[in-house]
Amino acid sequence: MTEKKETILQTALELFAKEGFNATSTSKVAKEAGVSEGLVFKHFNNKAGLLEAILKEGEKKFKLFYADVVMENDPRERLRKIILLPFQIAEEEYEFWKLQFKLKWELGYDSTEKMKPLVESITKAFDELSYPAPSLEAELLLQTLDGLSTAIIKHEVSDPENLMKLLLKKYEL
Amino acid sequence: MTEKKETILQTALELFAKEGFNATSTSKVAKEAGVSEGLVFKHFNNKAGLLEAILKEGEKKFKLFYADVVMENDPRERLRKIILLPFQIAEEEYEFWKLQFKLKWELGYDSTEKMKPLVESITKAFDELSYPAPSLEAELLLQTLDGLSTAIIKHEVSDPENLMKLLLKKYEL
DNA sequence: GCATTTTAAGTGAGTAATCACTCATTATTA
DNA sequence: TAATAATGAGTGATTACTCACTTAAAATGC
Repeated sequence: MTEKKETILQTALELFAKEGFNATSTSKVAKEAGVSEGLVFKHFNNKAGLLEAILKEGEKKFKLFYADVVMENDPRERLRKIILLPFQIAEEEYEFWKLQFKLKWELGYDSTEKMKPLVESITKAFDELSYPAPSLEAELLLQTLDGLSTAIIKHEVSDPENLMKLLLKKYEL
Repeated sequence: MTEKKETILQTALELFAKEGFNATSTSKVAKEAGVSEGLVFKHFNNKAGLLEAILKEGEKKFKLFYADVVMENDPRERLRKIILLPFQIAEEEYEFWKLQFKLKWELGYDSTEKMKPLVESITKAFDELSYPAPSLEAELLLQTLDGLSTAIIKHEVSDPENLMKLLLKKYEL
């Protein structure tokens, strides 16, 4: 990965996040990155390829993000860890996650498949804690965390700390 | 509102929802609506005006949607009603709501202002029910319902009926 | 009630700008 | 020297939008 290639990727990420994929032209990406437009196509074939590279990195980051949760053996601790996740997103990464959400809407991306291991892991945790409807509990919790995550990266949450505490309390964690 | 104007609006709604705002050209809207492209601009000035008209209708629908909740006086019943909302979205309106969510991402739209009356109404309900942290409870519930709504209109929820029941039970409703 | 004028609805060809993408050429590095 | 990185001018297609024009529907005068 050359330096310029990385610059292109980073610039595209920022612009796609700010303006959207279709609203961002390849010429703008090139200009902003201080690079010829041709180079963008040399490295990524076409505009869709550039997007794909960004999405791939997103998936990697996402998996890394929740790997610690899935690996946790103690069910209570596993639930605690996943609830903490949305509140641990670093502020300098808000743009990155915003792009991931944005693109998933723009492209009609279905993420259920990639979420499966996480869903199962949380379901199992609820099961081990003898919740009467583990899979429903898992679904509800994950949707809640999804809503919270989007609100957080949009800076729409006033008091994250106490919101987190409230949620933990609801699951007696 | 002439018949053709309405057709344009409806067609644009469908195309924007399916392909996204920036990915849908005015010529495509016109062609699909069986109308000259010029007419689109006669009625809506520019592409952004067309979008604005759609968003305005969305706001109206949204307010109508939760009007019944805000008007409810009994706090328990008010909570029950708002929890029911996501599960009452008619299937033939999924595309419409999908568009609203999509556009809010695409345009970086901030909806907090429009949600304020709803937030306050729910906060008051929790307060009246003597929850220790009413405003946090309201925020959490609304984010949960937001997450659920998006999942529902994306057809990502397997068992809405029981998910609803579970959520109601959590609030002893 | 009928003719005339004004207003609005609708058309479709045209515009400059921008789009994603190509390619022949040059600079850099292994 | 061979291969890859990088350039930048150029391509046809498409974009949002305009405009001179026609058609249809009200509004007005007699």
